[in-house]
Amino acid sequence: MNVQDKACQMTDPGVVEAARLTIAAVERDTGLTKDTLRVWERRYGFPNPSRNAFGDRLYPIDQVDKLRVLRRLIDAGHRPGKVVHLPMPALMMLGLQEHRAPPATSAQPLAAAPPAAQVGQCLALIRSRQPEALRRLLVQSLLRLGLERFVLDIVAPLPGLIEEARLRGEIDSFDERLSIESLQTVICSALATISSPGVAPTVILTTVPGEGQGLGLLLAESLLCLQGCRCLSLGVQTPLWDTVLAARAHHADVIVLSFSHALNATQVIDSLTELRQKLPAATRIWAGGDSPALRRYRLQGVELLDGPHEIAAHLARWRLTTST
Amino acid sequence: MNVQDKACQMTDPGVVEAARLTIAAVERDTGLTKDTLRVWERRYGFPNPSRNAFGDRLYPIDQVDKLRVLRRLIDAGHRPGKVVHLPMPALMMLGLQEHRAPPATSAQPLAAAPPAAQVGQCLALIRSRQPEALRRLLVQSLLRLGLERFVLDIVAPLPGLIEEARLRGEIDSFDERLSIESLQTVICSALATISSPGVAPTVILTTVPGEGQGLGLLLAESLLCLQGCRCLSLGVQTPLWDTVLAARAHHADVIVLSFSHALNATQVIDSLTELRQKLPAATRIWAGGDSPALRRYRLQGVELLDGPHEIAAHLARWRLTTST
DNA sequence: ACAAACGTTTGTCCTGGCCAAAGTGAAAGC
DNA sequence: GCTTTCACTTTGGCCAGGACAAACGTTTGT
Repeated sequence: MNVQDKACQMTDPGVVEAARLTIAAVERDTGLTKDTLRVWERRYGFPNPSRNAFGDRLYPIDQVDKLRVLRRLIDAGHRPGKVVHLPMPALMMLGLQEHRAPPATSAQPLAAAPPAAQVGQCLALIRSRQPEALRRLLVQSLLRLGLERFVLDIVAPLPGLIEEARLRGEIDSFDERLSIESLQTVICSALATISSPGVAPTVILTTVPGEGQGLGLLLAESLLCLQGCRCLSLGVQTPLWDTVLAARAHHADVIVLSFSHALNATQVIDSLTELRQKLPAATRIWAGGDSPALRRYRLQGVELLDGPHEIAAHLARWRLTTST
Repeated sequence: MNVQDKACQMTDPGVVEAARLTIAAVERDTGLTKDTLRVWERRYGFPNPSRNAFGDRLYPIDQVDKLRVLRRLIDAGHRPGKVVHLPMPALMMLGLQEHRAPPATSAQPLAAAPPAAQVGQCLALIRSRQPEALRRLLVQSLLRLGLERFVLDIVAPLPGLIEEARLRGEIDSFDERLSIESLQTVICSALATISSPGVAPTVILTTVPGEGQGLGLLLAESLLCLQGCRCLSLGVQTPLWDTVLAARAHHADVIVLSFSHALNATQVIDSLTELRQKLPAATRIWAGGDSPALRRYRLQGVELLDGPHEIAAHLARWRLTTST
């Protein structure tokens, strides 16, 4: 890589220039490692980057977009060799199918409650790009419903719906970020007002390195706090070793981890396995989130929280079985 | 890498086993790329990992610890060749020196206000591991001082002091995480109560990919909101392209970016350069945070926020020079 | 004292190969 | 018919060693 790469992007600012990204940039943007990018090129002939004067790869934007879609499909269980050569429309269709049909692990006959009217309103406000109005509506819903119902009925379903809307091209990814951020702020403020001391169990909440999505944690934290748990949040992307030491130092009974589908299956399994090994057997691990890997491979010693509504029941069970 | 690596860690759980990390784990834990790790080994003979049965590197824990320290020093401006061979104690000394003597860019004669008494109390509570008491003290300080003074006098100096305490070994890194998280929650809740509509300028707050520390953002957001700005936070690690599109779609006047020293110099400079190119010239970029790279290289078209106390003045200047 | 030219250091990218682990499908056993 | 077993294929992480731009330092010339 050299200066010329950067210089070429300066031509015609504003015009949609034929921007090309270096392999490092593609790794950042897609989450596929440099090694994987090179090996796909060798094996499948895709991606098919041009080269600059020094032989460094330069990826066209549209190929990077396709790579992003491919990555999502592969994380959802598809295999590279089967999907790399499909054209974009076919890939998009596959992606939407996944979303529509959650892999039927648990029949959800009673969970199919009619979505609250506010959820639809929220989506409309996101679509019409009114962040302030969205914030107001959320705060208002929180006050009307109370924290528990707010979290379960409004916040929990929203991220999935927002993402689906993005996949359909109805909203942009920055608007998705903006609205998720609003959700976090509102929950966070509610959380700060619960000033109960917190009793057993002591729960540590965090995500593993690579998992940057923290909304699930806040969600879990609010539900657990409402049940009187002592919650300690380490934030996202905690090095595994820190989580282990924190659990020991603060006498944690449970570690709650959240996994979005930003993380690939290997990372999910590896980090859970490693944590389970390093933590004392008495420390429970509860893993939640919408990562497909969590459902596909069940690890012993790791309990699955299949949706936020299961948290209360899980906690009750813990309190029953643990005689303090 | 194979199963044997994992299996060997299972022996003697609880005992401090001679744990060794794979190259991928070291990359995660230190932030040094695999390429860098291999090239250092080739050139300097350090690190000096053993190999498993398949020829894969296995790094001893103490070498990984040293690598972490080395990385910090290099980010602060030291050069690898000069420091790789120094023993740990010498490295630690260098590290503390950096902290003590900020590189004298701006003489700060009047900024040397006596630190608030609460700051010392906070540190004491962190040291004695009382997260609940810390939270209470923070909330109380917020109510007593008001948001602006709370942010400037309590929150702003704390991260540096906490980190220094960690470097001295007085607190653990998970307690650092825990306390930073508390700070964020408290500011966030205060922020949610400012429900003013927000007028010009429209400010987008975010961090670049790789920068996971979001406290600086909240700090800036609260100060800007207090001055009546329209703040839109995208959260941390926003892809650069999303930031650009968000700025365009929401008609942002200013982009505020925060850089901790978790990010290395190259990443700071590259992402700022790229952003500057892709954003229209009328959009201002304000960069803040304690990354040494920000002070070392000044980029044109990027304004430096040298500490949170400068934010108000900066904003006032913008409002003067921009005739709406 | 300052600038230009030259040598050194440093990290990223390249190629091409190896191999464990996960997935796949057909044959064999119940 | 249904599961289990086993060989085969796919996939991605890791390795070695080489090349080279950019950053950094040092020396030389004015």
